[in-house]
Amino acid sequence: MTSATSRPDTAAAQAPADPPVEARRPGRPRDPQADAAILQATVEVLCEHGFGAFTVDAVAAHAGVGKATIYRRWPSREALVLDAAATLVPQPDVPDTGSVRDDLIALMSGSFEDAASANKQQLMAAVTAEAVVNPEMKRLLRDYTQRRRDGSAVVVRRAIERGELPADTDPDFLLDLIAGPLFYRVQISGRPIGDEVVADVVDVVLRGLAH
Amino acid sequence: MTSATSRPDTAAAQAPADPPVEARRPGRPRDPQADAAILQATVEVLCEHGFGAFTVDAVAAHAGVGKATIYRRWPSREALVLDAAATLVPQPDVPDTGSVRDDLIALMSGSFEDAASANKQQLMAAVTAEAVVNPEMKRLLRDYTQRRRDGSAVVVRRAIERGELPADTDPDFLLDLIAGPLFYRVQISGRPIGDEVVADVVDVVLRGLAH
Amino acid sequence: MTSATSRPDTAAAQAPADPPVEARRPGRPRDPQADAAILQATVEVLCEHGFGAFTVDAVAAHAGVGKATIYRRWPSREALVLDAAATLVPQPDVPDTGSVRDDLIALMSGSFEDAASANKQQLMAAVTAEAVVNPEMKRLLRDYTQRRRDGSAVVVRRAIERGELPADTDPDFLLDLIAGPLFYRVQISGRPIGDEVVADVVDVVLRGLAH
Amino acid sequence: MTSATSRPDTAAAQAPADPPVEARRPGRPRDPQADAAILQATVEVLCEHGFGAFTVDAVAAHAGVGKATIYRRWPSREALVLDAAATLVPQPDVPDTGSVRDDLIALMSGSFEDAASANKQQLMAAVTAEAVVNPEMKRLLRDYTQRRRDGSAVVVRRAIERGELPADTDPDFLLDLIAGPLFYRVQISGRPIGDEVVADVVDVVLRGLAH
DNA sequence: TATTAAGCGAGACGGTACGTCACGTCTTAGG
DNA sequence: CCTAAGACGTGACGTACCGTCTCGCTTAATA
Repeated sequence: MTSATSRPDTAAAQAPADPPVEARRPGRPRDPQADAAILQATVEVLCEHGFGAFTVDAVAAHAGVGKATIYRRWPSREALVLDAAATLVPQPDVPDTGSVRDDLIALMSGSFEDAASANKQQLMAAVTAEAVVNPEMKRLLRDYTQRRRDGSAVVVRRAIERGELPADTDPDFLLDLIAGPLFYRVQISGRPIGDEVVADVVDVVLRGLAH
Repeated sequence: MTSATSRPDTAAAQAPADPPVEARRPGRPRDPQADAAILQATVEVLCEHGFGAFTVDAVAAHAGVGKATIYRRWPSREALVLDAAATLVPQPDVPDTGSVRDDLIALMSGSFEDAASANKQQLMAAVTAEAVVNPEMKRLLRDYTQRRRDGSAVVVRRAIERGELPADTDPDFLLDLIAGPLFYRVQISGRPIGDEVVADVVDVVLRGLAH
Repeated sequence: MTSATSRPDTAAAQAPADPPVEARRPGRPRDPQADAAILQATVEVLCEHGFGAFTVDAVAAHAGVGKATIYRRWPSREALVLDAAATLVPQPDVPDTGSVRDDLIALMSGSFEDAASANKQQLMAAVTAEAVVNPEMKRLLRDYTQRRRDGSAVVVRRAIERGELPADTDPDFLLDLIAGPLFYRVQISGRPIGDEVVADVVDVVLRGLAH
Repeated sequence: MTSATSRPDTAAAQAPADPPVEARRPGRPRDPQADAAILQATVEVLCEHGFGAFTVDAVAAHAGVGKATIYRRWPSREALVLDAAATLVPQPDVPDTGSVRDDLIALMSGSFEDAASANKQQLMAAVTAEAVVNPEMKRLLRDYTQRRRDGSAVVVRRAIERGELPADTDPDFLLDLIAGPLFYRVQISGRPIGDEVVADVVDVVLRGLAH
């Protein structure tokens, strides 16, 4: 996810900007180091002391920053968690390897292959849980996963054109079938995810969908 | 999950009595109606006002019960949520329909078919999130899903004996492949789960696994 | 004060008692040892752990008694404290030594001479404080001090008859003048009270009142 | 009593600064209006609803203040009561009327003349009771009464110089003899204190002490 | 160079929920 | 009917965080 989605204050609500140069607002500009310090402190607090100890005060203390400096940048704890998560789980690029199998493996790798690390699990679970409850978080989470859905659509279309998949293959259903088991392993089974696991899942699903 | 796992005070793991009669403790016994009232109130509060408004005070008020009566039975909010979740998501029986397809569909139905209802989503997400952070919750959650894993093992063994699945089929991996997509739909995709979805997933996976 | 004032249940509200023999009520009689055990436990708890730790539960545990057994005998914590105080500070007898000076010294001795002991101070202060707030306690406290007032009236009357005091001497004012300084030493000054102090106060007051 | 004794956080006993300017601490300063509002609310709650209904929550609600704002200033309910008491019972000035009789009457007036009002009684009794139990409160109460003792010493010294009192008069004993009866009337007798009562007590004691 | 406007760390603010404790009452099985 | 034990509803306790609001200061761009 881009920061803009959860940090609307940064670039938004600025002067009409006649000149395309960034309309510098008067007054002292925001300390650009604070953003990074806060995000890093968020990740550290979450990973070191768990989500139960995740406190805006704790993040502020950890980052050596005032609470107001956090709330000036993020509207809520949730938005902060989400942006911290985005720091850890990068957006995938849409792959084009020539084979649907390798495309799907590439699409999944960044999101799950080392997602078993405790901190990513924490963030993913926290974001997921909050999303169920909080419509805004739900929206942000859907925005974040949209890229993967778009990737899936492209990959499937190309696979259909190459004759690797039936013409009526639903790319969203395909994504459920592949991302689902990986997500489930992380959240419920608690078993590790390596490259071979991703490949195994993709193989079973592709074989099951052919026909 | 059994209540005993998260309500350790109830029977207190004692066995001094030579006769098998349960050694009645002195004093006024706990009101058995309170247990039910508290669990029901927990579900109601979670469903009606969302997880953000889930408050022990609110549960107590809803149940017409003192807070101490809740804390006498459950050591924390989390344990309470867990037991309430166990109320909503019943343990599956191990099915034996004669075909692996119908067995798996039966195994999944109780857990997911109407899990899309907001309240179950809330509970599942909350429990999952807490489990990532809280080792005790993790253990309880694994205890809870153990039954389904046991069921999967039995179903797979019978399927192998009938020749419906390859002899080297891993029942845990099978469970990842089937429960994963359903769980993912509930938590991430947010799309509904009906009988046909469960059947579709099972069909794809079985076809993919059969050589 | 007699127990009857604060323990109205004991003898009161019993059958019309046609035969003068004590009308034995049906059922198990009250354990007479419990009364003493409770009062003693009250004193112990108050003295050992201070008034802040004075708790009905603590008294019950200390006395090896159920809480209900306490509440069956005393209507409230306050009544219990009061009766425990009465245990420590005995009612004075009306003295008749032949001289007003010795009469007054005798009247005060039991109440104050060793009242400086921490436990009596605790009880006196607690009772006094509660009395200001609680009308019932106020009444009980006045009942308790009534005996001393009665004694003062008798002593003063005899002193007037003997010509030791002016005919218009107000016995209540006399009591204020003598008991006041002693009480004040206990509660505020914190200085010890010995026999000579009582005598000094009595001497000053009697000399001051004679004309 | 000075506020500093029971509100140790306020100035925090620091003196690192070479210049005598008070070293302003960083952060938002405490709202000075809150102090007054809390003290006033304390007095109101005590007077309107009695000591039994004296609750930190009630004070907070009455003052329109959060509970934390109270606990930031006073470490306990008791300290709060003490400071509120200091609000009501002003420290006496040391009088110098030229006669020991008028000096003593003046010294007592502020403390007792209208102390019979229910609210002052409540506060005095509560403070006294707590002092017996709580050494810190005891110390604070003695600090508070120190001024009166100092006044007594000065008044007695001047009276001795003027020949109004014997040279060996003990000013503390004199204070016991005069303040004691007044205190006793307030706390035990429950009879009113007017100017004439103070004068009567002073007259008897002075006459009794003058040989 | 002086003014202005916003950001900065710090921390107080009114709230709300936490989990604990004690109240005085009620409910067991047994004496 | 009393007993010890202990659960009950109630409500205050003192703590912790929430998100907001001052403080005095710092940092640029404007005047």
